[in-house]
Amino acid sequence: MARWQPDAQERLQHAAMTLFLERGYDEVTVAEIADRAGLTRRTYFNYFADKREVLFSGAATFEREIIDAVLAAPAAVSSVDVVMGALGTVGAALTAWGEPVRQRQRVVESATELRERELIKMDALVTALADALHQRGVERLTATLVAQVGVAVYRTAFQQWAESSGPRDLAPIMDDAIRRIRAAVGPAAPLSAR
Amino acid sequence: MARWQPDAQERLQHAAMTLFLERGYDEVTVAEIADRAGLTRRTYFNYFADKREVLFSGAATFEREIIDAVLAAPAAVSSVDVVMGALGTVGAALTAWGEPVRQRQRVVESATELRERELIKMDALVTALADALHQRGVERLTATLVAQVGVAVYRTAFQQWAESSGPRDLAPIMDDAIRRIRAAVGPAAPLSAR
DNA sequence: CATGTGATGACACCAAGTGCAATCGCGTAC
DNA sequence: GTACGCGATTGCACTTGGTGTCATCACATG
Repeated sequence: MARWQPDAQERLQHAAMTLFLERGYDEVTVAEIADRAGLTRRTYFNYFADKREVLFSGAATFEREIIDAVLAAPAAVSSVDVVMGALGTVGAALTAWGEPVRQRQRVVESATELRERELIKMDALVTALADALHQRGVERLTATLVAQVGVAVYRTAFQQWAESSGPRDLAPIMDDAIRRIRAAVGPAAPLSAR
Repeated sequence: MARWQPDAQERLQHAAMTLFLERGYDEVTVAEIADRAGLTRRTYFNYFADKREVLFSGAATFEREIIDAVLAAPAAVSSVDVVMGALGTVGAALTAWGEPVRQRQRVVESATELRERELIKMDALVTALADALHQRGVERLTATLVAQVGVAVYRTAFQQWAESSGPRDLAPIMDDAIRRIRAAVGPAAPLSAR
């Protein structure tokens, strides 16, 4: 059945995580990752576009699930509720993995390069969310803004979750965040009126 | 007065912008930038940490001015108003430069590497804004969220500005954005209630 | 004129990333 | 069983980004 060793991609991911945790992202070389996975540098780059990408292969699935949830939501639900619902559900599934997810997050936050990559994935998610909302009939501009706010809420909630320990629910943290935004943004006066 | 040619840094920036516009970011090498500025590759890296940074030297000033504006605001003003005021004022000063700013933005958006850098600068701005708000007595978490929303509003407004042409005011675009957020986020129901 | 200083440059080096061609391990058709 | 096909893996050479070290230059100042 299997030629060579199977699951080359997973082996590379696991090797990378282990090494990054052991010695820090900057101190690890792609050659070392490949070595530990029993492969070569060249093969690494057949699976991942660059050194950072080995930690972000899950992002595509993550985004797809969120967008699917948005598109599947009943038409009556408000745009904010749709976005929060999608992010909350998929986020809950993610945080259910527990410690490994927290570890990965710590690694990502330890290197600027990785934070950059994380941010652009989140930005791609914002765009995809905005498109999905637009498909539901929400005005482009409003859709973009709602998507941005939704992802901001998700990010701060996820960060709080990652900083804490033990099993903890994401939804209440997100609810708290959106309550705070509603309270802060509600009574604001327009810039023009100063 | 001057040793060598003066203004090496500005020469490098100008050379970079010219080449990026001519041939695209990816097709330009650091050596070429340095050449056109009458310097060497090594000297380039004395001024800028990497190839992307040549387009982001203004970010530090930008951030400082915004934070100063926040810290200078009267204590009575609400957190959202403070943030929007600071971003609006400094953003207006920026957009007043007109076409060169639009050009730079087009370059940044043309290369993923540059978008990543832009995003992390914006994220640093969010953190700085949150710190400044916290210093004004706003709760940490609320401060972070307000900062995120503020920067989201600024970004979408700036993007609209950059896509249009001719002199145009940023403030009304930002006002419109925040009105949309208020309308969308106001009547939302908590996740727990589903 | 000697000397210090900061900007510039030469050089060597490492790591990331890429294009291309070879090879390997297997299944399948004949 | 042999030839062939195919996809995964690899070797190799090359470009580019980025860095450490040390020399050198052009000026200012005593």
